[in-house]
Amino acid sequence: MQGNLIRTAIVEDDQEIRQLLQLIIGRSPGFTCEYAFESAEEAIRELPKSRPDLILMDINLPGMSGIEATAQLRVLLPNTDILMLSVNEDDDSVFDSLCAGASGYLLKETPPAALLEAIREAKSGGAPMSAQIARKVVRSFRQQTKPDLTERESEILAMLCRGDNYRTVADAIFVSTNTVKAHIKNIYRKLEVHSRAEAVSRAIRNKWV
Amino acid sequence: MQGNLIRTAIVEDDQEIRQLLQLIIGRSPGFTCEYAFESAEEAIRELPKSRPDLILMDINLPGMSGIEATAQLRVLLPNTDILMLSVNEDDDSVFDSLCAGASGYLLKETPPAALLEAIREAKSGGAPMSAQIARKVVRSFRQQTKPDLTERESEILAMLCRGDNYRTVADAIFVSTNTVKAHIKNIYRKLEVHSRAEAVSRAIRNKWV
DNA sequence: CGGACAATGACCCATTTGGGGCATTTTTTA
DNA sequence: TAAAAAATGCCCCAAATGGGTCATTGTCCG
Repeated sequence: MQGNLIRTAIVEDDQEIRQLLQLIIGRSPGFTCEYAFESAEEAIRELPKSRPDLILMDINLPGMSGIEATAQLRVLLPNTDILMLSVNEDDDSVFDSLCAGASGYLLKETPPAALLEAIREAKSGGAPMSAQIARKVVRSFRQQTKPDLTERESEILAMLCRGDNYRTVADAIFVSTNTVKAHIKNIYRKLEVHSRAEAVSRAIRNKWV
Repeated sequence: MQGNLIRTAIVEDDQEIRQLLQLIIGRSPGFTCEYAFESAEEAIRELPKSRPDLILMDINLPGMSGIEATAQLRVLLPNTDILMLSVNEDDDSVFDSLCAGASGYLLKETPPAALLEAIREAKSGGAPMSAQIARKVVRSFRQQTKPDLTERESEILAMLCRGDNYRTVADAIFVSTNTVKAHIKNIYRKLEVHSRAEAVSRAIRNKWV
């Protein structure tokens, strides 16, 4: 970003929308929009040369999806923000896009002023998205209520998630391996699992550790 | 919520701020704020009786923290939204609050109009938070670039994360346990781990599965 | 005071796992 | 088309794991 100028690119297969967006952004002070592509493949081929500040990426592209393209471009252009363009609000794919590395998303019918504002917000470190998606994202953060593990058990479960074995755990908390075994047996009973992998999986997925 | 009335509660140890917030909210049309507590313990004891629509929760409370209180209240009051109150913007604890179940947060010096707007946004399914925090939340969603596992290897790694053992995996993909072993050996080599727990841990934490 | 539970530890034993090597066939890629 | 990689499979073996039972000690709560 030179000065305040935000250099953008568009990846959108619908010619009308693509040109409209390019027009809106391109003639707004403080923005340029020199790059517009109609496919993810083309964008991935060309964008690393131009290295824009921000990419508007259609989610539903023919061929490689916008989500897959986002995942790839994030690696190629680590300093470039990507905002997804979606038609419908509540799409699961919006959520997947964030996982793939998008910084936010906006609806295609977003009015010009809000569009520019979202781009500014993204480049200033924000994450423009609708209230519904924001809540969904936050919700998936919540840790589930964890079973009634004792202090010791929680401690040991955390160590199992680090990959520690009986011996290592025992040495770390100054007890015998037999004790560790006993605790782990109780953990398994409480979590209703029968293997280390299962216990670790449950613990991490539910954000208990 | 009866009609459009939003019944709020406040948990804040600073008397001045508590009363100020209560005043602002209480005399705004469409809001009530009958409950105000100066400690998490008190709130947890009293709030299940009154069941407000939304709780404003100070993050830094003496005794039980606002984060811990949030975790507990989420269980007691599943239909109540919780918004955190923080002094500083970028606090890590804000992030932890979202993990504990908060729906968003706002700064204590938020002007009255924005405060009410944030409460409305929360109750209408949103997640009011600053751009910086939103981005941080989104960023922690990103899956890391995963090592070059083959299709088969990815498939088996996912099964390990479900707790499957050699035998189960082998039966599921119609190969011998020896083959499964061979694949798992390759997975371990590529992930640079030496146990199932470690592999599962890395895979889930990095959102490869 | 007695029961419940947590933490500690031991023993036994079958099964699983991890690591090493080696070989064949198929698929992919240069 | 030749080389590389992937997928399949087998052998061996030491170490780790999971599950069972039992015992002791201390703490906490009714």
